[in-house]
This record gives sequence, C-alpha cells and structure tokens, in this order.
Amino acid sequence: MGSSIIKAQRGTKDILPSESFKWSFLENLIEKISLRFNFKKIRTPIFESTSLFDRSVGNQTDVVQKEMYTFFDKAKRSISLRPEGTASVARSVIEHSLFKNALPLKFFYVGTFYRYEKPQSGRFREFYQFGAEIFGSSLPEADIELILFAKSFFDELKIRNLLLKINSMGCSFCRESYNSAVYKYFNSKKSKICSVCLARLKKNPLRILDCKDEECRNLSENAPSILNFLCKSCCCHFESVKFYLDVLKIKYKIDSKIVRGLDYYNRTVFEFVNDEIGNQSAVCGGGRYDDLVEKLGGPFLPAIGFAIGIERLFLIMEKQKVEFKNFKTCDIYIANTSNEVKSTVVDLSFILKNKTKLICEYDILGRNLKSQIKYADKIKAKFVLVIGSKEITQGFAIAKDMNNKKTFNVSLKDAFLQDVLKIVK
RNA sequence: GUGGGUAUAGCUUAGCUGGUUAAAGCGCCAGUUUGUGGCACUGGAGACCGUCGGUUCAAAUCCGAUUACCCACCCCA
Repeated sequence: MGSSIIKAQRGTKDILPSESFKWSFLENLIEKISLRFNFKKIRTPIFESTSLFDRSVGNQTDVVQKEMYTFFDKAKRSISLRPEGTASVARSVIEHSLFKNALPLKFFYVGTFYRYEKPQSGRFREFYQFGAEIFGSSLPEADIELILFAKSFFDELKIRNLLLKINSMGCSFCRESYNSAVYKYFNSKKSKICSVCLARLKKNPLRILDCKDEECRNLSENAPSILNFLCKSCCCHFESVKFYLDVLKIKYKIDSKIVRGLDYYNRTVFEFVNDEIGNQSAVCGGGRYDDLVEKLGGPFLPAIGFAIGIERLFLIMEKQKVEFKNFKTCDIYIANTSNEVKSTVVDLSFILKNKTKLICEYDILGRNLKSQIKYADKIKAKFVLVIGSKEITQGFAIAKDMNNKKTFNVSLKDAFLQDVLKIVK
C-alpha cells in the first residue's frame, strides 16, 4: 500500500459493512426503548457557537479548555464541534420555546461528538453517544424515570455486571460550603498530596477526590463527604431517589467521589460502570442540571439527563459475548447458464425485488455456472435457481435448497412469484 | 499535554545474532471432462517489509527522527 493514500483522521474510524449491522441494530433498539419510555428524538447540529459550550459545560473545564475542536468560519465566527449533547438540546429548548409546551419534555438523541483527546481504548476523537434528557421536573421521580430508562436499555441488551453509582452534588449553596471544607482538608495536608493535586487545590479541590495516586487516594478516604454538606432540600431529594431505587430493587452504590467534570451538574449525579473494559469504565454518565436553561437565557427549567458511550457499550458487549442479529444475506440466487438467458434472469430478479421483500442476487461478473453457485454459497444464499434456455422453453426451472439439496420446480411464467414465495419462507 | 509498546501481502502472523527472486495460514481468483456449491487437490494474483534519513560492500533485520495504531496517565461517555 502506498504511503500517499489518505487515511481516516486520528481517533476516527470507518464503520465497515462487517460492523455496521451492529450499529443499526443498536440504533433500532434505542428507538424502540425510547418509544416505550415516550422519549422523542431530537437532532441538533454537529457544530455550535463556541460560546454555547463556554457557558454551559464551563470554560474552566478540561472539555472546553483543551478538548474542543474550535475554529473560525469564513465570517470569523468562533465555531466548535459539539463535545457533548446536553448543551445543544438545552439551547434548542430555549430557542424554540419548547418549555411552553406541556411539561415535562422528554428527548433523546444519538449522534457523533468530538473531543480532541489522545485516543485509547474506549476513547476516540469522534465518538457516538446515545443521550436522553428530561426538562421541567425538579422532583426525584424524574431522576428515577431517567435512570430506569438507561437501565432498561442495558437490560434489553442483556448486559451484566453494570454497577450504578450515585451521588448528590447538592445545589450551589451546599457546594460552596463543601468546596471550602475540602479545600481546608487538603490544604492542611498539602505536603502529602501529589504535584498534580497541588495544582488542583487552587483550581478545583473536588478533583483531588478523583486522583489515582495512592497517597491522594488514602487521604481522600477521610476527606469530608459532600453528603454531609447537603442542605435540607437537597438531602431530601437524594433520600427520595434512594428510596425509589430501594423500592424498585435496583442495586446501587453511593459514591461520594463521583465528581462530574462539567460545570452544569447539581444534585443527583450517576454513572453506570463496568470493570471489564479497561480504565474507561464509565459507559453511562449523567445527572441533574437544574440551572442550565436559565443560565443560557431561558426560564428556570430544572432538568436531568444521561449519555451513553456507544463504543464503550460495544466493548462491554464484546467482552460479554452479547449476540447481534445479523442481516439476512440472500434468499435466492438466480444463476444463468449462458448469455442468452441473462435478460430473463435480470427480469425475474427485478420482479422479485419489486413484488416481494426477498433478497435476490444474480451474476454481474460474467462467471460460469459453477462459479456462480460457488458465489451463491459464499454469500449464504438460501436457494439457487438455475435458468438456461432449456428451462425457458419448458417454462419452469429447478431451485435448490442450499442447506439440504432438496429441489423444487419453479414456474417461470405466471406462477413464478407464487412458487418462489412458497419455497422461500 | 506526559509516558510505555507496536508498525511485514485484504486479514492474522513468521522472518529481525544484517547477505541471492521476503514465507505461511486465512481470504480472493481460476481450474480438477459433459449445466450446480460447501470437502480435497492444483495453480494464480497480491507486500518493495509505515515514512524519511543514517551506519554498512550489503538492512525488513542495527541506529535516529517522524507519523500512525494500541495501552496507561489526565479527563470523560
């Protein structure tokens, strides 16, 4: 292969026919479950004004600061490829005053997202997410509806070993006092934390809780928990969420160290994690963002959402050997014995394509009969119908079942469709 | 952005203590008498060994750089 050929860009990849059926399968399933939970699909543009993400995801976050594909268009507008979905959906809700419709709004989306990161297992520069959002309810029932939606999706796929982790980040009031408590705690142990965390201390002390460094981790064990700093109503909200999960017998683990890196989250945050796929173990992440819509210039509209990383989902499915239904290959292959009958073959196959749902193939490479049948076998055709001038004069041909070699007469006249449909079920 | 590993036909790999036409399996194509596949057999096409540079009489094999891929950190889904 020449070195001058153009390749797919770093962190992106082609989904080839040998894989694409899995994606179609998943997308169909997403539509199906969404319908069941009455979430409606929303499609938003792949690029947005950079300021949308600055103001929602937060201009201090890693996602915005160093991972966005940002560029100026020809009119010198700053544009960014969407790094996540919630901001765009919120923007759309505001722009079209969707909040004036009957609440709640329940939306889902599937699409590509872009982050300029170094690729590794379960992480790409162009990746797919399936996400869902509920707008208009601040009640814990909305949290539950959303978590159940995600869970049903995983259940439908028969995915095992998913752990639901939940936490509450409180509201801006709780968080302020918590932040200073964490700062105080680590500040007093400055000499023990790693150099990265030393930097975090000033910028975002909560991040230290995520550090993988052993010393930091030990210290984090005894760090103050956000859950001890929740105000009364945040505490109530969290208790209700847990209550519902208990009632529904959904197992979960409280993990006060889940700290979502996007600025808009408050109160309930959650993750579904699987420990079989390396270190990108979070296959689904989400949480409440009650203040985002207002912050973007809309009315106060509490909301909650999640996003599922499709590539990571595939990683788990592969590990767990979850099966996909593959597409049908070919129902009937119509072989010819000579050039003179080709037009009949094309004609008959055209009739099948138009009048039935059968998949019908015939030779377009000029192969001899034997090679045609070999090819039919290769593409797993269920039946082969051989047509020659003899068959045309006698008005019928013989179809062979490729699995058991049984043969059937098939009329080449009026009863053609009837005969074919009878043998191919 | 930081670190580690890898880079040979479409795919999976062998060769890598430097030396004639780079090897195998799978896949692909064709054939094994007469109009019928899966098996077996025979043959064929297909890589200039990621790229650039260096060492050498001689490099896929040694050295350097670069790019890409994989993995981990960071962050996230």
